[in-house]
Amino acid sequence: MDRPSINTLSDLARLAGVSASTASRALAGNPVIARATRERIAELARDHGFQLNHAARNLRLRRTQSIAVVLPLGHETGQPVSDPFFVTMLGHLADALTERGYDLLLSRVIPADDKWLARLVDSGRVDGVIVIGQSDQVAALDRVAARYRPLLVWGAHLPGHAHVTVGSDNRLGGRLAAQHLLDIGRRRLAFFGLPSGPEIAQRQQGFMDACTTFGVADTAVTVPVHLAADLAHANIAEYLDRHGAPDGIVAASDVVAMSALRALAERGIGVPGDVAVVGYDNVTLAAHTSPPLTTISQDIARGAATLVDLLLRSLAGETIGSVMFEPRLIVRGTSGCGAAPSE
Amino acid sequence: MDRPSINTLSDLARLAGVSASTASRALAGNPVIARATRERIAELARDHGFQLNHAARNLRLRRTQSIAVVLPLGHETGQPVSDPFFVTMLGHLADALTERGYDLLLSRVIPADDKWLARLVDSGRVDGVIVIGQSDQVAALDRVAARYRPLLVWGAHLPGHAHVTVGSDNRLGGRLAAQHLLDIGRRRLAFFGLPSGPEIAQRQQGFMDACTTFGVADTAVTVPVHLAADLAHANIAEYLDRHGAPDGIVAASDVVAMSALRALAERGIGVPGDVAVVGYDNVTLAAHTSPPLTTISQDIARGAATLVDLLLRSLAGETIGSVMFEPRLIVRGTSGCGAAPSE
DNA sequence: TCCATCCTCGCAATCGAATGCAGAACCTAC
DNA sequence: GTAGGTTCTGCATTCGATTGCGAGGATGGA
Repeated sequence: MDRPSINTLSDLARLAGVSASTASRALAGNPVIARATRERIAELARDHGFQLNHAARNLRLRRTQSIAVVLPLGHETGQPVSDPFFVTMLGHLADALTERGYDLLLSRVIPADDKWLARLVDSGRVDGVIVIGQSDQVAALDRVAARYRPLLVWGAHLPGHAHVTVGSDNRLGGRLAAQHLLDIGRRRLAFFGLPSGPEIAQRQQGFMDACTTFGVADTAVTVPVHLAADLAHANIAEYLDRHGAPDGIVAASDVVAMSALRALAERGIGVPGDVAVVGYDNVTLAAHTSPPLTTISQDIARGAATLVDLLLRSLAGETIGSVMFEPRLIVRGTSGCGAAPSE
Repeated sequence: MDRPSINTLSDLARLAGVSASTASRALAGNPVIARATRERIAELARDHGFQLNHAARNLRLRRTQSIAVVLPLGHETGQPVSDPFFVTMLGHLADALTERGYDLLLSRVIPADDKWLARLVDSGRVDGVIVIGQSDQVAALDRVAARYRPLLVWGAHLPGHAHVTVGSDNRLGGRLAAQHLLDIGRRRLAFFGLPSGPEIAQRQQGFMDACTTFGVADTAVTVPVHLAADLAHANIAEYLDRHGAPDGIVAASDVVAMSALRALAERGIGVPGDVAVVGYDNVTLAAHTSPPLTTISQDIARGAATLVDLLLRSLAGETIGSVMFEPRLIVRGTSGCGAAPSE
């Protein structure tokens, strides 16, 4: 029965005994077409599994109906960053975009040259772009944002910069983390992370803020630690061997925190007894380290929803502004409250 | 100087003083156009940042030049699976596809209904589909594979099934893991994982194979453990409390293994002293647990490259077959060789 | 000077869907 | 019976790039 394969709108129209234009309008639900005709055509389409050709439709409507999501899965010295944070964010973005009828074009970028974003934007393959993480590309982002509105960035809000961001208050997050360690009696704090991007830089700022307020800024140190697990571990191991352990560690991310946990364990340093550790992101795995990781939580689901919402509103012509969420401290085993430094 | 904005091929052609067809052929490198003309037009295009309209081009060429990658980021009881394995795979796929000039359309699927794949395939939005993980959708995969060739699946090879797969020999992997535990003197082994999909089922098979060969099948147990970290931890905790600990654990994935490590630590059970643990996947983080996780490694980079290669060859008309890699045992701390069960 | 030949290039149709405008069909009212 | 309205459809064009076929120009040889 399915003999004549229906691939184009005209096929469908012929089958229904109407013209292509009528079929088009019928499928679009245009009320100018008699209801009966509309329903008949819709049914035919369903029966024959007919779907409009997206390329043709988008060409005519001068749009692509897809959004690029750029992940800085950069080759940090050749190693792909595989932070679980990204999958989670990606999953939520995919959901939100699909729900709104958009396709998600995934793009991995190695920000070696600085025109990557302009190229993507000008390619015309997408209606808008979401960048996850600023990395060290703030300049490139600003340059493009100045002339291209449908661009949204997950990351730190930077006053005076052109690109619109959604993210949590990283400085507050850093402060919360340090404050917590101070609250449980730690005094010699260290921040582990490489402030190559503004997010980490702000977390580090917040960390220092708290230390200063508390009057322990002179004993607080910031240690440059890469964000990829293996490099992080090496950096941390070297630091511990050279300078000994602090009694409280704020890590730039949960992955860094986990590397720290391992480096500490290898050296027989007790957590949280000798050193308390606070991570950042509240990745799913964070609750499942031993001891479970105290961390700063960002609401990723809400972040993804907001990114998509703002982007589509921008696409609709609205003028949009940055949004910042409040991070939340989640206390778990690595900063067990009762525990005091063994020293 | 950039006054006349060049958006279409005809704009460019007008600027160059040739016709659109010549411009098209020039950009395509068609040798029928004089080399000088070709170069002049290419330069103009570069100077004005001109890029072809993909929708129009793809419409004309009857293709989409994009590949869908489907992730079973299923709502396992509402929780997004955030296994780091996925990001890594995704990253490599993105690289490989981009390199071949294809876009990567990311699609998250909650396989509640069973027509999801057919819908995607028939939508005409993509030239081919890569599915990562079979989950419990083998039937749906087979049904579509029977009529749609450019479909590739990362997962277990199932003799007699229609869909083409790329993956590692899960049965061998499971056997390697169990064998290793037996080699270091463990006898009461447990497999932690839920064989809802064929991959896990085969790993479990291999596990049992080894136990049988070694004559310890009667003391070996298989414990149904979910794959999401939090559920896994709950399942494992319950099992340990009910039945006590085995002296060797083969986990269905590294995430499960990490949950096991935590559950064991919480109960004061020593690793590898009391229990040796082997994971699966060799996720980046696996090397950074404490103790570092012994695991079965799958070469994800090679897997991704193979998936893309086979898919494009299938697209080119070649008949392709499944490919299976050999997994490799990576011995780390959780099965420290010297350690014997305390018992 | 004229014609054959080789290069280059342009005309026009095509891919599939959307839409402004005009025309067909049908009905009511005078 | 015809004018005036409604309501529904179809024609033809458009989006931007590709390509078969044929035309135009330059060049060389006679």
